Amino acid sequence: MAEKKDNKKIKKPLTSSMEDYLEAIYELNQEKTFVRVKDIAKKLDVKMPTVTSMLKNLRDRQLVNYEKYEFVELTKEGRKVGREMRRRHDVLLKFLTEILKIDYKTADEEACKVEHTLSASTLQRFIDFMEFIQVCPRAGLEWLEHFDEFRVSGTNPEKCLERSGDISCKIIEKAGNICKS
Amino acid sequence: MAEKKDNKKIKKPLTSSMEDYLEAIYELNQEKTFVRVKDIAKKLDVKMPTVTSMLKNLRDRQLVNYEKYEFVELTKEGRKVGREMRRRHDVLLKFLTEILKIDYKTADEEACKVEHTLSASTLQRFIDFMEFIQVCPRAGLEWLEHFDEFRVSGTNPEKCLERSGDISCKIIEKAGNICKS
DNA sequence: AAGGTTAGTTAGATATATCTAATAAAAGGG
DNA sequence: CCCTTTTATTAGATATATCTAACTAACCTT
Repeated sequence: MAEKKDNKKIKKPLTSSMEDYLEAIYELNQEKTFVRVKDIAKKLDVKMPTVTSMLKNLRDRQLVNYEKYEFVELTKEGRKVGREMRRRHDVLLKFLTEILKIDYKTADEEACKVEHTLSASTLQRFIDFMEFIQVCPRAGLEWLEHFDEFRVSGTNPEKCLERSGDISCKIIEKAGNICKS
Repeated sequence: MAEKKDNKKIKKPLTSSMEDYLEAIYELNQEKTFVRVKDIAKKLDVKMPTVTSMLKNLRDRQLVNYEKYEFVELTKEGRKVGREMRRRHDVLLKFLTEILKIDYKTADEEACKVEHTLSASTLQRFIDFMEFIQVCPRAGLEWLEHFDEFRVSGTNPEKCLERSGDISCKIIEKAGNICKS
């Protein structure tokens, strides 16, 4: 009785691809008032008919307002998704560039792929971790700068205190399960 | 003249799905000598005909030795891919559980998804970073333990030194590009 | 060795996300 | 206002990865 009824459509989860479109439209909408098929196609590097067909799909899910030959608008729900994707992208990008020191271009590309696959709670842990590094003075940004030295030289940065080291490269050890098993 | 010719097949990149199968077969092969369609299906939570059709595909790419009704074996190349996926999985799992303190089950699931999308060089940075944390005494594992306190309380762990804090939650700031733009 | 059970295959359907080629609508310039 | 260019849509094809139903091979068990 008190079941949620999703209007007429069964609520299937969004695909990565749909998320990409919503993110793209969200972005375009911040640059310019009117979003057109051509712009979306260009941003996502697909052809215009592909965009048209996805827009119909997103319209059925009530994520965009779209009538043919007219400009595209996100609905409230669609905007929410677009903004969330953007946020995820930003979190990951920041982590990859500022913590792992990956170059911007690569980091941006990888963020694009990963943003679809992490849960909200994991994303939050990335945020927490970045805050922790900034807040906890035993680490902090000045500490993180040594990571660069470490990467390049492969040894302890001079500024780090001494420490006995039977540590090195025994990172991989614990066996995890494989996917879906 | 000195071009690499990939025998007869055009070398199309592996899909995530193919990588999953190779990883699964690799894993199964370590548990038991003979890998069968049924086991793969179970591990990947798909039906047997799906496995059969993928095996044909992987055979065409010379990643598995497969004759119908017989056990499945990885070729040298297939084993290489399977092992690499497993390695990626382990690196990510370790990062997610030991650094971000994500529970094992969730971390394992997320590693499964992310392992397909990161480049080798980014993966290496994850490894470097984890080593750095262990090697650099200003951080180190004892420091990382404070992350738990931080997460839970949202404030500086007592054991961290004091530090002025206009830092807080201004993580998201820098605008990155959107996917494929 | 016959018969049933388990495992595997084939055939054919479905869904998603792409593309190209052809067509149609909208917009802009004389 | 007509014509050209730009933009968008439709129609139909392709590729991947899945599924179900039906059939077949392999394997035990007595």
